[in-house]
Amino acid sequence: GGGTGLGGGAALEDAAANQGLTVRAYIVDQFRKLSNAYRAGADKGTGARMHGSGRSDAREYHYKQVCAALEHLSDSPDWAELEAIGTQRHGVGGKTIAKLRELWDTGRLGRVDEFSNNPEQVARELLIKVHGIGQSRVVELVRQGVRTISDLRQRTDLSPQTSIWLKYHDQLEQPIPRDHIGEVRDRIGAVASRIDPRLKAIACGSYRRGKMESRDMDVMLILRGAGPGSTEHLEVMARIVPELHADGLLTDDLTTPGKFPQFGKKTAARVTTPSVVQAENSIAYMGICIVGGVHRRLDLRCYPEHQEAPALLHFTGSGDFNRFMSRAANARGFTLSELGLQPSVIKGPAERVPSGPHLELHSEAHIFEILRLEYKDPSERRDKIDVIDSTTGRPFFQTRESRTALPALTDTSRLQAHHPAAIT
DNA sequence: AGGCTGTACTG
DNA sequence: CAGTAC
DNA sequence: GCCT
Repeated sequence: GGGTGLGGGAALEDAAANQGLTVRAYIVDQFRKLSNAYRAGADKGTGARMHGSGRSDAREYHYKQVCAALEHLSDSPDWAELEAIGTQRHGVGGKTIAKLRELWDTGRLGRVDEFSNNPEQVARELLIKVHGIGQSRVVELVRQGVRTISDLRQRTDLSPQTSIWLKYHDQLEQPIPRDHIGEVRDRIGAVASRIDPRLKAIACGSYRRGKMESRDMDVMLILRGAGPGSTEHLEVMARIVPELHADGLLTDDLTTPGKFPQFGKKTAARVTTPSVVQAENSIAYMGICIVGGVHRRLDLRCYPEHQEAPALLHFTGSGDFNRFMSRAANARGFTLSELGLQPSVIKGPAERVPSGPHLELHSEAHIFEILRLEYKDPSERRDKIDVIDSTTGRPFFQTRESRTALPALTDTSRLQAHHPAAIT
């Protein structure tokens, strides 16, 4: 053991027990705190020139990977098991093992304590949860002395989105029961089919991943029969949002204020600007709806049928799963997005350019198959470690370079010979 | 030494 | 274009 | 912070 006199991980067990957590859950919680702290600009806000400052986004990313690795530990890991993730898990290195050792010996992480004892850091972590306040604004607001949500409400320079969100702050923080989301999907589906019977509504996000509670609602509309080149689905949003307001489901819009003249006042000034032309073609809507007397965040999108598979995959998430599936796609010579899957090559610094047409994608499973990744049911799409190389049966991202190069996969012409129905 | 997903909307 | 969100 |  370390210098505390409590050997054999006893300090760690005590710390976990004090919070009613398993040792694993406690460790994950500590590292999640680090991830959240760096998301909120832990090494930017103080003005102190900490080692590695300016990399907080990368560290947030790093600690998310660490959390994913830790989630796969047993409930009460011994030291050997903790140490082993350093060699077994891609993205876990020496500094992380040192922190695990610190936890093992003392039950605490000095870094976490440091952050939680810093009022400005605590404020940043609180305020960054507000819609429209990100890594940049949160640093500036806290620098100006904002510490609480009440402080924030006093500001007169908030964006319209932030003001709207603050109206419902308490309600929006509450988890959404699963059946409320199904209900909203059905209501949207009913309105949608009045507008165009070819429309179908699908609830995605954590709902589709099987969660009993969600933070927001993700509903996707698919325009059946619409294919490449069709722009019909773009008009759907412009028509359905006013209907959903009339229906009483929507109460506020967070996006597209200029897109629906009947709900915005800036029409004359904006109608001629390029940004509004773009907004009129928008496929994404973000707003607030009311279900069972409680206001909730709603995201609504509309896609033509030929993009159903990649859109479904993308909006089902999780976000972390998407990230690493996209990285796997990149490693195999593709770019993956909600719009499709297409061969692409790296050209120049940080630039990836398409090297072939979008492929026709029949289903989510088809996307996994093309990428030679093991199909994962929505409920299993959690993190990096759920992205499995189906040629080895092991996680795609491994520490030791045991991943086999697959010439047939990066050879675009042969791939398309197997999947001749590429979309041009 | 550079990169860490890719895309859409706002101001 | 930077900032934000998903 | 870690990987290539």
